[in-house]
Amino acid sequence: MASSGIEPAMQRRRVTIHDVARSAGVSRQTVSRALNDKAEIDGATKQRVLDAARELDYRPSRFARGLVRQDTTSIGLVIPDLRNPFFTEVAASALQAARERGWHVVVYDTADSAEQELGTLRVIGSQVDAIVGYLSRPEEDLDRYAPGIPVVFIDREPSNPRFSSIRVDGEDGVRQAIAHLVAAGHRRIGMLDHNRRPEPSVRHGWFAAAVAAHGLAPADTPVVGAAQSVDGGERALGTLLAAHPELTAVFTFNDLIAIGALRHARRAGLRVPADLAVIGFDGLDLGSIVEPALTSVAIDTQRLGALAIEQVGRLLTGAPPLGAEQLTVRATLRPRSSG
Amino acid sequence: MASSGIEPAMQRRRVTIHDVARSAGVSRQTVSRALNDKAEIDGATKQRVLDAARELDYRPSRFARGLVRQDTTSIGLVIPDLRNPFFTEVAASALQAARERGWHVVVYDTADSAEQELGTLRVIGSQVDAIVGYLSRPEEDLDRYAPGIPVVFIDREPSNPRFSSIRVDGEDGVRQAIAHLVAAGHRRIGMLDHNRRPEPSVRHGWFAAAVAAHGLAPADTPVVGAAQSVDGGERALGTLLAAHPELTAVFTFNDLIAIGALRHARRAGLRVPADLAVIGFDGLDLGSIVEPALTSVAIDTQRLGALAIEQVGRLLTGAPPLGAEQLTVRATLRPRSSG
DNA sequence: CTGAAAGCGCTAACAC
DNA sequence: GTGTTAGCGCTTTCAG
Repeated sequence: MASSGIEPAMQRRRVTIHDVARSAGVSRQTVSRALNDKAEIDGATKQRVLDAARELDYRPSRFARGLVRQDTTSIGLVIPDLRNPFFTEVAASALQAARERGWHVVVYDTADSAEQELGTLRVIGSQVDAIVGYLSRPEEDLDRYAPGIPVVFIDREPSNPRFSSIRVDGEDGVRQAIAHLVAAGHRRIGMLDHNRRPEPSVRHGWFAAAVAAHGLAPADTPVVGAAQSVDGGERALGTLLAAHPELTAVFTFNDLIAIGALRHARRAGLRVPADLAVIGFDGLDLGSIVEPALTSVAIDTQRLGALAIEQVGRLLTGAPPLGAEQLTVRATLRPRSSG
Repeated sequence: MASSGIEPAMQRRRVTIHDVARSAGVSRQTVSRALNDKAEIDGATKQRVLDAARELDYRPSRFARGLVRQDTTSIGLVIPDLRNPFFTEVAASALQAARERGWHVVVYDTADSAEQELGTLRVIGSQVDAIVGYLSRPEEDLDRYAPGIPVVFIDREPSNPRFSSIRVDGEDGVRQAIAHLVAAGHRRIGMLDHNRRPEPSVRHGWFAAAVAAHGLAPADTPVVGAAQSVDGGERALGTLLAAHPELTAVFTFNDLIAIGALRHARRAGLRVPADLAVIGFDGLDLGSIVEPALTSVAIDTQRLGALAIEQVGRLLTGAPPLGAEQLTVRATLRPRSSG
């Protein structure tokens, strides 16, 4: 009740431990003891301090506290789009692995934008002890804004040994997917790639190698780009089939696109997999709720997130870092019903 | 190359700005200037400092830095399960709203466990300036571990005015859903509630009121509990229909459960909505990828997340907080195809 | 352009 | 039980 007359503008100055001490008529040390539940303090004194603290609306400075007892670790996790279920899974896994170690995770969603990522890099350096995630900016930006901070890329090859990286190797998985399709009689297999870069994706590279290994000609394995969304996949399959109605199967850059493809097929009256087989990439749980359930090249996101945290922990403590082989997550075919 | 012989154990002591200064033969301030891109510094000196810093693997202490220029704000966001798409959306919205203000968000996934939440509360207080999210622990726990820190609950009624809250009011939306079903001729409408607490959920309360308003008897509006997952919904609908085969429609606690119900219906050979209408709650985008697309009582998660951040910002700056009315997010029926 | 001094807010030692 | 003294590592004055 006593505080109801405070003018908002006066809130400016920070209430420090000193103010509380003065108000309670004790020393700063005693305030600290009361607030941190230390043993050596009189019950009445403690209560008085606590009351004074509440009255003044005192909040300890996390910086001052962190400075003196340097124990907390926090990791910056950079994700292009938290709403994409694949990244959600990676983030959730990383969060869990960090929690097991008692670390805090500051999450940055860069909205798939290079500018936003730069903005993140600018501020992240002074907030976290290490950085993990999907970074697309040049390494110089990291050198500039996060000098010396341990960095673990996900799914990106670093050129400088300063940076560590979790590799996603889908070559085997894609090969399995194509072998699976070929075994089922498919000879004309299209791909719905992403449409972000001028060049085809790494995943398309795996696809191209796999179809070539089965002697399929480029003319029989056309590719079109798709926006990374369900709608994007739906539109892209329309485009692809308009140009190549002879296709009997399609492999996609990711599951979201595949689900869009499924929808296009349904609306176009195509039976899946009888008229058109569809295989995605990611292996999301999401794939099991669509009809038919999506066959997909699956990545173990649990392991991916855990590995990233494990590696960053080693970098942080100076423990011997994991090698490239151990940092690789391999994809495998997860057959369901769509192909 | 010179640093290749460092023994891991020696990493213990922190490299401070002082070490860099000595190594570069300058004062600490000059190091600070070089690192922070200040104007008043000679190019050569700067380079020398930067080199020394890299050589020593120097990393500025974020605490010391934060202490002196107290500008960064960070918000603790507590989420029960990031993998549940509804919470993903809330988190993504909050992240975006925070980013617009230049704030950092530390995300805590409590895995829907009271123990994990307590663990979070224990550590969160010294890491963030304010707390937002789904908290289920008693308010005393917050008083104890996060004294004085602004707190904004989501979807929970605080008893103490110290705590702010974003209310989710689905009453109207549920009423619309039931009216929609009744208008389509349905008279026997079951509900798949959640199964977590001993008592029925608040959402069940809305359901009960809505069906009663249409004169439907409790015997015609049975309820069973479901685990909050697709599988849970699938199983629960099986249970419900086994006991009440006369039902022609079902309303569910959330979309995940509804999608499970859809799956059960499909496997049981029921046509949706002809044989059984299904209406979910949440209004997830996810609902549009299943077949038939899910009709749902939709919550504007974008607004929910933004509101939570807005309110916490007001609490933080001392600006007049939003009132209960403005802090309420109302749900509305989003008709698609399932009911 | 660079250095010296001061202090951000807190807690760990040590005194009393 | 409580107060005093020192810093934690950094950036800001302010002199030079």
